Amino acid sequence: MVSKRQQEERKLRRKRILDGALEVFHKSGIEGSTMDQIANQAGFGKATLYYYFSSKEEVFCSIMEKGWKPLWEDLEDTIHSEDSSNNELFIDSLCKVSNIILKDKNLYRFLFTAPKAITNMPENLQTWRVYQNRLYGSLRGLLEEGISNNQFPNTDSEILFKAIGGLFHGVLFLGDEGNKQVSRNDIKNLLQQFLKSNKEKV
Amino acid sequence: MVSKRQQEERKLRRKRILDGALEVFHKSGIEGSTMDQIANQAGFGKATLYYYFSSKEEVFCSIMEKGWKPLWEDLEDTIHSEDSSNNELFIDSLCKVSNIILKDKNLYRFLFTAPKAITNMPENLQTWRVYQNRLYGSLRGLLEEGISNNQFPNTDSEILFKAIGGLFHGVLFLGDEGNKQVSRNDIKNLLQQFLKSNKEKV
DNA sequence: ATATATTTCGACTAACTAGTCGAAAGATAT
DNA sequence: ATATCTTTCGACTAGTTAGTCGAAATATAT
Repeated sequence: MVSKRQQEERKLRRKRILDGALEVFHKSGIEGSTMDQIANQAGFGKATLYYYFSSKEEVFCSIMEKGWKPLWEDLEDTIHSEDSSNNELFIDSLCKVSNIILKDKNLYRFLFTAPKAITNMPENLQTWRVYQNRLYGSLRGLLEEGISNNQFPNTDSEILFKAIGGLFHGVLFLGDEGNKQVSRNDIKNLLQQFLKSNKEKV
Repeated sequence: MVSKRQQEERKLRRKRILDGALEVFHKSGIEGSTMDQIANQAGFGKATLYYYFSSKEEVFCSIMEKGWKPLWEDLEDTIHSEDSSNNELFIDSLCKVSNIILKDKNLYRFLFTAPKAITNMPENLQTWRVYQNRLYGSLRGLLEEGISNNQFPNTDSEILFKAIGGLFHGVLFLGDEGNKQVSRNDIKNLLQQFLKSNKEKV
């Protein structure tokens, strides 16, 4: 039998481990990090770490899940609301995502750059992909609808989507000084001007 | 004594190994790649690989050097020419870099994303950093001069530089379909519009 | 043809690390 | 106080891989 408090403490220890792992992953790279390092960083012995997580993959996947799931869930309502036009929704969504990201830059920088580095990860452990795909899919969908409604310029949506991704990556992940919020208008201007220039380009 | 031809064949073998390594690095990640894989991919035994390169680090560093050095050297003349204003130079430079990158996307995608993944690399092996720093430094310098001459909007140059980097990363590294050249005007439009929007943003 | 230099590689070692095991320490309940 | 359940970890194993060594194959020169 486990009391409420015990459950909570267990959760806290898991979180402590994941925080440690994120730090170690960041410092030594994913493949370069050892379970000993991670355990140590979290203040446990390695065997204890295996009491809470059954493998290095599970540690990695838990971090991904912990990022992608709430990111999608926070966005779901905004993205499914019917009371704005598509390009308004697109901007609302980007704005919301930006502000969530700014609240935990380290985690999200890892989320957006790490997965490329991972290989031989069993599909059935990659549970976060569901949320990732929903998020990207929805944004991509809004963009494409916008294009076919002539609310956005008629460019290859894949190129546009990736370019916008690159742009936001550049704008959001900067030196740790500025954690200022992003306003809806910031996004709107940035995007409108970018779309205009891209239209002329192709 | 080694004949001219022998020298050239040796160089060719080294190149064959580096090409193989790039492919393996791309497929399995840097840390996840083994020297056996790399040797195999290049069609040699592992011991032969060590006849041409003394360590995995050296293989990695040679790839970096092979990318950054010519990138800088091709750009040096453009960047130091005196016959244009700064923001024209900045655009010329970005244009030239873009077109070089488009000629060997795989190599440069690796160059721009891999180094973050590497750790514990002895400083004295990182010879490419010289060229990388010169390149970034020069571009950054042009941008800052441009800002102080009011040729560019008065924004934090670090933010601007990173955002522009992110933007170009997004625009250049796309699905392998389009290898079209980038014209000077493409860059100019893209940049001017982006700068305008950024000015309004902050 | 033979001596010499270059290139190749199979087989080995030394170091490292993911994951295990069993026992001990600590908490909880009766 | 004692039995039971949860948490911790030192020490071990098995598997992997960077890097070495010495010998064999191949090319070159005379």
